[in-house]
Amino acid sequence: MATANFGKAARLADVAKAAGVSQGTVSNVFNRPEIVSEEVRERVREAAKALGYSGPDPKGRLLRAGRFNAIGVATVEPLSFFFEDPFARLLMTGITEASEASGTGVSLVSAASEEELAWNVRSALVDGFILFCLEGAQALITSSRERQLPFVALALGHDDPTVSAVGIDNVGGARAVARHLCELGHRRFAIIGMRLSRRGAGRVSLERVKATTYSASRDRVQGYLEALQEFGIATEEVPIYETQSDVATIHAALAEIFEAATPPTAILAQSDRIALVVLDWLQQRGLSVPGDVSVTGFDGVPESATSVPPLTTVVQPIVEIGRRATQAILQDDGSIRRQTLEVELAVRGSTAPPRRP
Amino acid sequence: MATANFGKAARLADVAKAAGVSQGTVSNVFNRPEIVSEEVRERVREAAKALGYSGPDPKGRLLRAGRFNAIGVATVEPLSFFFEDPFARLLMTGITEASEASGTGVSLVSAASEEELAWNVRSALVDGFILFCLEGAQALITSSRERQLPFVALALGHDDPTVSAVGIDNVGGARAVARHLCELGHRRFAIIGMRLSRRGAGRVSLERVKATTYSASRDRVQGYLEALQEFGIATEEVPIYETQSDVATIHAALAEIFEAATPPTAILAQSDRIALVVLDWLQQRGLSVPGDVSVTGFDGVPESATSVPPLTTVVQPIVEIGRRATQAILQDDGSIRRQTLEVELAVRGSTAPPRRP
DNA sequence: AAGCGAATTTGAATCGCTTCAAGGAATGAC
DNA sequence: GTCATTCCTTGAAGCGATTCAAATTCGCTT
Repeated sequence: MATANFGKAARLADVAKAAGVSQGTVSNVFNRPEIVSEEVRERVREAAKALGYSGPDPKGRLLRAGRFNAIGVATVEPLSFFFEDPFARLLMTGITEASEASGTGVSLVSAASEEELAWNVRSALVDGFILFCLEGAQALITSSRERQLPFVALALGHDDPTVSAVGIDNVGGARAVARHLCELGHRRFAIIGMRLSRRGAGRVSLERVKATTYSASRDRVQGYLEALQEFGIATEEVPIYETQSDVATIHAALAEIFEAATPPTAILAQSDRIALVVLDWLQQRGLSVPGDVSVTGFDGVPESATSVPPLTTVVQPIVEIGRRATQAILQDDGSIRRQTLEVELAVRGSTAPPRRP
Repeated sequence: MATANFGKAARLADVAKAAGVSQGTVSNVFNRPEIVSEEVRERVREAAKALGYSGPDPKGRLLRAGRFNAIGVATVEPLSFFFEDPFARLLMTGITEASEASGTGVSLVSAASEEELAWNVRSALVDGFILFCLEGAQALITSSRERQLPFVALALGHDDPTVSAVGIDNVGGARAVARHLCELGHRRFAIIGMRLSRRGAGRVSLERVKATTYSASRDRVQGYLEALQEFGIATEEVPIYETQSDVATIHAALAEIFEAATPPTAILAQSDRIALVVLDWLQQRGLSVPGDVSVTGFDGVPESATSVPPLTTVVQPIVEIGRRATQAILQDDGSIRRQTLEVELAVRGSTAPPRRP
């Protein structure tokens, strides 16, 4: 017997046999019922019901039809990152919005180890990837490229010109916010940045910054310094601190910064997350913001608008980035496209002219 | 020619032919390289590279191997809900934590219309579903059942005994928080609840509450009233308001409540989300919390601990619920399991004894 | 030189469905 | 009554891999 199938769940072929029609007809009953005559349609439906068959198994369809109708969002962070980090959440909002609109599913892909990552990317049931690159960008890109599916990098820290990406004008945004502070009259600054390396923290040289592959960080520093230079500030004396974006390393940086004889009157934080920690620290120390010190952020997460005081920051169109990235995958034509979206300076309560000395 | 394959991407069979080995061997090279002799392994790898073959296509594997290694999280809300709602986010943290630990992917499944829902559930590439049931529970359950895969409902509003579920002791939690208020000396209450129906809002009768299928809401009311009864309070006079959990309907309810000649001294809100809105409204009206009015929530989302004042509430082990739900899918044995987790009363700043009359 | 177990490799059978060219039946026009 | 049309249905060819019993090879022992 070529095809007996006792015990197991019914298959398309079983239904066809039971209803006395061909497999193709059964397939049509489920996928394009309108082209099947009513009589046959009913007969097939009844046979299906009798056999407990509830529709074609996606496994089979997949192999034949070829598309998963899903896009993967990949990162090297733990998956919970997508639900905790404000930036990632907004991004996912954009991604899900766009994918939902086109009837595409969303699959979260992650991995602790590089090996696992490679495996997960290799076997993800998706038609393309959005790469959420913070650290580990290179590993993600390598794996995705191997999978030979369209993918787009969120240029959050990486700028490989051979890769499609959606990003923002980091240099321009940083320049704008630094200019704003200069125009208010500030002349003494400190920059607190994100991680340039896996484990680093503490004061770093400008050379070190320039050498990092983490482009978002690098570009923001560049933008800051360009603006300061326009105002004749000795940029080589502006201290730059690297942190792990966590409370401990940010506090450490602040402690060093405010030990100085003439501490800065303005802090350029490279992300809102950092800026918010800075805000807290200063206020706990009895320093008023913006009275004693002005603070700026970068990103424009929702929290930046509701902090006390609300944060002057560079607002990224985060949701739009997510949408664009999704569309880039869905409309992929094999070409490499790099999109750079504009950012906007939001001047809020955390900046003011420096106190007269 | 049975198998020529010019132009298209290389397949396992092409690599096998090129390397002069059988398909099975190539498969082994990629999946269990340790059982293939080094020489053959290298030969196959080279052939693969030469053909631009980067590993077995998941589509094929799937059909043969049968498992997707992914679980779906389904809801009728828009997908962005998972990244915006605090409760959902915590839940997803638990779900992703557990699934990541077992090397399983997570796929988000949603749908605006019932029809789409049915289709998406039918064709989702997953081994099981976690049903995030708020509204639309029945449609979700029906679709999932049809798919004949294991699924577990998060008993957020539904209690169908024929369905596996992970839930909490709503009655007990509600009883505890209401008791707490009674012990503080409160005697006049109002209950503000979640939606009992798709569009309803406004004061509802107890009968109406008892008749709703939305069990979480019903059980919480029941718990509240049990406690009040213990303290000899005339429960039939306690006003119960239904809302859509949005600002407008909550404000409307509050307006009515505080129009009364002798307004309540304590508000039992059925969720933290509602309680936080209540907090705002009261304070805007110049009523102090807990001075003039005590307010309690339910759920224990992170925001409840940082509000001003922090909210007295019933804390659900939300992350744990997510973990359990995931494990229930992964370890499914076909049986129906209903788990009820304990909740904990968190007494914080939003409750105090009522002012002396 | 035969015998044996371990280590590799092979071959062929699925997995369950979609697709599409081609066949048939029914309807309508002339 | 014939010939087009239109509308359904059929049949068979893949889609790309995994699996496992059976065959082969190899290195040693006896």
